[in-house]
Amino acid sequence: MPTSGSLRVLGERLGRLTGDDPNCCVAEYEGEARAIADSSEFRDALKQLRALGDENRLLAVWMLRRKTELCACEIQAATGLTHATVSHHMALLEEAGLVTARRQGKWQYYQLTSDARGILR
Amino acid sequence: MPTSGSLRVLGERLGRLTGDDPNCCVAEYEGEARAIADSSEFRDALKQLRALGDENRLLAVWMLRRKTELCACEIQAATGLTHATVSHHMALLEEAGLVTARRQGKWQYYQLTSDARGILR
DNA sequence: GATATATGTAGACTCCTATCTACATGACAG
DNA sequence: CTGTCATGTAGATAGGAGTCTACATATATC
Repeated sequence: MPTSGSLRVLGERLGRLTGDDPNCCVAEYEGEARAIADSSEFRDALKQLRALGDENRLLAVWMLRRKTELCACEIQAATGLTHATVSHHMALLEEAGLVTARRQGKWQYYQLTSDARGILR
Repeated sequence: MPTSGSLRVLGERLGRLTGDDPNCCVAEYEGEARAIADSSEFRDALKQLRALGDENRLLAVWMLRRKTELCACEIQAATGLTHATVSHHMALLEEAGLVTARRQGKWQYYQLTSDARGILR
């Protein structure tokens, strides 16, 4: 099928846009990508996934799935980290909307949110 | 309620184990934590969440949710990264079981797995 | 076969982040 | 009210991960 250069490019482009041509690399994707990356839905999901993508934070969340709630020092015992690091991690999880915190006297208790349970299921 | 020291500790511990006492910091958590952290279920979930916790990888996955499949150079156009970095990211997503790859001629096409769709939903 | 295109691989670099130590705060016990 | 325990905050540091450049491979076109 001998077509001229520019015509072939146009054909490929049309195929891309209609979705029935496997040819590639017409670059109309930056705009769509930017729209996605700027959406709050995307930013929130990224924040949550980033928070869950750390071994010790995921461990804390994983234990919270069964325990209804845990205090900071119990999470410290489970992870073997210093209390400072645990505090940092739990603040990050709270900021991401994956846990809620409740203070009772000296102790700080954490519970999973429905968001977290939804992601892990 | 004046109880002796050791007796109070025992009481708190019992309360912890039965789950109806908010007292804290009896450290029987290391064992459970290790069991979780060693489980393949946990390792796999961690690998997937870590893979999704990067802005550009999540962007690629996000676009794949609507497009059924995209080739590497389209993902490159969307992210604005070099092809080398895109290749690295997509290999990571594939290794985590979040995308499958299909080669057709010069082009490498990626599709989401049901795992990925399940996590994002 | 020669050239161009799409992708993979290797190595180097930079920046982020997980972690620690040290100090501060707040609550409870004696 | 003084000491201890649980936690938070600040600052410093080391390791890892994301990124790039440069080179290699494979496919399609002329």
